[in-house]
Amino acid sequence: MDSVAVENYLKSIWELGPDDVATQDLAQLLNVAPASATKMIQRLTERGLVKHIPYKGASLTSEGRRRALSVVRRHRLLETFLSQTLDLGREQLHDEAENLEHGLSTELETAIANYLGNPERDPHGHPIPGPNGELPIDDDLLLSDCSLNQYLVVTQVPDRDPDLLTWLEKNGIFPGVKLKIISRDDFGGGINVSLDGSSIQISTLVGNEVFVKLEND
Amino acid sequence: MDSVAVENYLKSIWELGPDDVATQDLAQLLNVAPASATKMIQRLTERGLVKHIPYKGASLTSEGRRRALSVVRRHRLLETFLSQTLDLGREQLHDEAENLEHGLSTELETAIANYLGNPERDPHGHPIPGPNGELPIDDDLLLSDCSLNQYLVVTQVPDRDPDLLTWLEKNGIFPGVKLKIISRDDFGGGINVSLDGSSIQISTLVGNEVFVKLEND
DNA sequence: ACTTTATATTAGCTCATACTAAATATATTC
DNA sequence: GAATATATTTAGTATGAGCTAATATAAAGT
Repeated sequence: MDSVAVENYLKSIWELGPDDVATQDLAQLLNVAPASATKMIQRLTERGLVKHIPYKGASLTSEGRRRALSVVRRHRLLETFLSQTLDLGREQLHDEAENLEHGLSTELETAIANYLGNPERDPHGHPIPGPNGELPIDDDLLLSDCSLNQYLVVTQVPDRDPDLLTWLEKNGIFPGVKLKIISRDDFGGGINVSLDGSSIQISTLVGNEVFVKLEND
Repeated sequence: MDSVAVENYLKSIWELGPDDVATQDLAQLLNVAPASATKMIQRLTERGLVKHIPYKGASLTSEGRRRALSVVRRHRLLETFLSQTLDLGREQLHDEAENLEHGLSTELETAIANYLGNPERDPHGHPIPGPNGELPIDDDLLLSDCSLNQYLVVTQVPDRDPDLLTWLEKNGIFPGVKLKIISRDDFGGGINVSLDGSSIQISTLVGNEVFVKLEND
């Protein structure tokens, strides 16, 4: 069994990956000093879970990736389960799942997956890896990259920042919502989208974290 | 925030208490060497969570007790929640709750308690402490101590041993079941109970772990 | 090409938690 | 009451995970 710390490092490397994950980025995401991240990267390299080129970056080996995806699977199943049973706001889910994911046994993971009907996405629209680390292909488009006036459906919103999520929610942006980019502010970098009659402005920063698909897929 | 280890020690001392908890018993329950238990008892004494009389035994201070009961509350709420949503067998609940209890935030604890309607007992019939460590009075009787031919209702079964639980379940003994002691085997130490027509034999060992109340309470 | 700056790594320390082996208390038995 | 057995504590060590400060490498700027 991997320790909580190890699971968190593997998951974070996966999230920052796939290649050349910077020590500093990893340290920042995990709220530890860079030296601690270096140390752990070395331990994980010893164990065959990480490949490390000093001064260059870290990446997961296939076994490391498998284990990282197992954590991601547990995390996303938990988010889905909590959202479905208790109804927590989408913005609370991430932190709670983060705390519980390490204590989920394989049996309970399976029981939850079955209970939920083996869902393919969590409440933020993120794909849920399969029990052996198979990640469904994810060909969603970045909202920022879409052309004007296409009919789009939101597929994924970010999960980590509760304030951002609350804002998105309040403005009607969550998985399943239909929208259309009506104009682009090339200097400010933002976009204007219309949804449900009204129209709102979205910064590039946010636009780069929201994924969509074409309406007719 | 107490570490997982600290939470487990506090809970175990509570379970073995209230007074003169032996180092060895604690060590055994937690699967660690006696020396490790002594060390931790000392650390907890430093922190004001445990009172320790060397060579005599350990017990919880009131703050230690509060924290122990917080763990117990989370444990029992989780058992109830898992049993109600997924339907796991009563014998699987304990271990799963054991793994998850340490990662349950106060908010989620409250959400679960509300979802369940603030239950007073978990699926094994164990009383669930309140949010501030209030333990409901528990005046249930030991099955072994009851007289012959009284009409009894099972209130509590043990939760730790899955095999024992499976056996009890198979023989129809679980909270809510009505039964009656029809005879006592004074040398073997067992008792014979009748329930639902049939009659079964129960060893003292088991009889000392099953609690009941009089039917008309 | 050299210097500066930014990023990474190493060195050396701390703390929590575990272990084994040895020492010491307490309890039990003759 | 001495001898033995059992339980507990102390001593010394290991490992995982973190930290700060010092050093090494890579990238960028002049």
